[in-house]
Amino acid sequence: MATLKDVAKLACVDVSTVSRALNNTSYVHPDTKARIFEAVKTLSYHPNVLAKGLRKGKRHTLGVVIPFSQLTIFADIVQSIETEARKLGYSTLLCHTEDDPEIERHSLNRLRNGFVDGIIIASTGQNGHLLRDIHASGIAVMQIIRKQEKSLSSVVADYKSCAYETVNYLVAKGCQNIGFINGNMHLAPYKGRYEGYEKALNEHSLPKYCVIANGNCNSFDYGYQSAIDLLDQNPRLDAIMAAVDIQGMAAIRVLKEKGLNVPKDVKVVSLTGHSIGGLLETSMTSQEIPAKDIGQMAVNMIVKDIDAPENEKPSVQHLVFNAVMIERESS
Amino acid sequence: MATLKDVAKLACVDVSTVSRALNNTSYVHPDTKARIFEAVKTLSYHPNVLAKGLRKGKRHTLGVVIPFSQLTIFADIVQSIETEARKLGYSTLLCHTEDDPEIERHSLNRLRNGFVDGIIIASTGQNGHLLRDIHASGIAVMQIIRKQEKSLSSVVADYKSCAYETVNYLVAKGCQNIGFINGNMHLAPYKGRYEGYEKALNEHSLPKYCVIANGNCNSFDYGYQSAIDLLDQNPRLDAIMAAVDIQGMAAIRVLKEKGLNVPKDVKVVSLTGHSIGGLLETSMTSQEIPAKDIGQMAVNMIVKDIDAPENEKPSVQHLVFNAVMIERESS
DNA sequence: CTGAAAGCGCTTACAG
DNA sequence: CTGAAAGCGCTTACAG
Repeated sequence: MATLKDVAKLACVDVSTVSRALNNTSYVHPDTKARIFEAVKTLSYHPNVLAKGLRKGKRHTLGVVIPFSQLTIFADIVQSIETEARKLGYSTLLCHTEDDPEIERHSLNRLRNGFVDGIIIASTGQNGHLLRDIHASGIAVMQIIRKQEKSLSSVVADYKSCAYETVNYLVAKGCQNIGFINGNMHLAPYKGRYEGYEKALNEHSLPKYCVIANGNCNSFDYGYQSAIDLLDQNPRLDAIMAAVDIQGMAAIRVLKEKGLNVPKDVKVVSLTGHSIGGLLETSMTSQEIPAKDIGQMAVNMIVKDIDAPENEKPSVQHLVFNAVMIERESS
Repeated sequence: MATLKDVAKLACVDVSTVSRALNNTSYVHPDTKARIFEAVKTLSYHPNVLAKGLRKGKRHTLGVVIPFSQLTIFADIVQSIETEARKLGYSTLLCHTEDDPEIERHSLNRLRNGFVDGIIIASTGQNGHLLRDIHASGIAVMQIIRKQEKSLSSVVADYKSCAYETVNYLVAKGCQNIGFINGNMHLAPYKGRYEGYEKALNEHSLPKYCVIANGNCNSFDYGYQSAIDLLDQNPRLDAIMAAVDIQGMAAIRVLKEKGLNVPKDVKVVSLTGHSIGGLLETSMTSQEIPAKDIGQMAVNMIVKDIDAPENEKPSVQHLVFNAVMIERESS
């Protein structure tokens, strides 16, 4: 690999001049400039981003820490983050934690060591101290989907309203026995959804049928088992709300196997709609979370933070998007 | 952020000693070692990976370049790559190209400039020259899923056999009019599948019903339209083979809308099975591609390449996995 | 308009 | 067992 020095030698100038010419950082005589570009071409020189980063203290790289992506809304968000980051000249370093605090800790420690300018994270909520530490050490941090730390900026959806409105919607459709497959309440989104669900049920004086995960709820198997549990609690259930799409898919599957018709016998609604809901054999009604917007905003906000001079960093901000109910066949 | 120098000062030793102690690169007196670790702790020192990389010429980072991931086998592979890479002490830099050669070129150019030690890619096939260039400049390259360049190592599945066997399987089930939704033949996997499909049809003297994409075939919409096209070509189609899962999902959807029963009237089989096939309302028979193994092997092979000294780099190798037919409800 | 020099934070022969 | 020095490939005041 050719270096600045090689180019300088070939163009018969100092490395500093080459640097200036390439970065357009001060006037360079057209003739020398031409010679330099000539040399760059013949040597097929590519600047070493490492050295650049070391010198300037900027990596132009964002760490993205999420639990998983396949078949979840995170896949949509990651894609959006990456597209937006590329537009702004940033690369993304992706880390899946599988919602394991140990893996998360490990990933964060790798990222902090000069790898990235900022970290976008949907955290387990178990490494708050570390995360605040990292932020304090000068790395920008942005929470997405899960607002686990008040002192760090976030971009999320309004999960409580989501669940609340969904109950109202189902009640308006005549449902009286509404089951709810939810996740671990240590995570803000599940807690929010639960509150919305409970509030609406109380207002309508309806009974509660709820399953709450201990561990990872983002799996077909968990959704499948939960749907069975709910039907055991009350065989006359007339609606199932699923915290996330994959649980909804599992619920539809269970209902089919039990010979129950969706939506006639039981309606199914997902509270975390993303790209898959509309593609199913029985397409699924869902509260669509604006994954693309969340990704875009997170990137824009964090880059703004990164680019701001030390003494005028933007203050902590929490952005909340509304979900949008998309009615499909399952309700 | 504390640096080596800070630690050295606090521990009253030279930076070189600190470096040696931390990296265990030569004997350091236990007492000084203790002092050093003490200092590291009180300063909460974290080595700057950038400087390390610059000095050692190693980034411990792999670039992963894929077209897209959501709802494709690439999501499974990416997860596998990342897990395996983490085990070996590598991070992964993810780039989605959306199968756009321009974006791919742009991503590759970013990656080459000192960002990564190696690149794992499912390429568009349009940047072969650049890719070989990058490889020649000393960055390891590994192709996955799509073997577009003979001169670069690859890990793929046997697409031809996949399609060939699927036709035989369907014929054995009594199918005579087998439609095939395929992708752009510039991409090796689609070409391979087509050859297998054609070969089997010829052997059975069966008619061909095939749709071939110009652009991106990895979408529900393309699958949907293709299924309709196939049924237009022959309303008595008794089987649809889909190159990838999402097309199969679309086909099932179309058949349902036309009032045709899967699998009684029309059987559906996907040639690129991944995590989703078993989770559907009508679970889908598919040729499961060993995504996990592909990811693991790709990482292991490329890291072996990276770690090998300059004069004994492993030679180009092409690894082919067999797919495994998983029979489910759709056939 | 362009050189020479210092330095980003580290590692590693070279001495002793 | 540990320092002092050079250098990885860049950028950026500082001169002139």
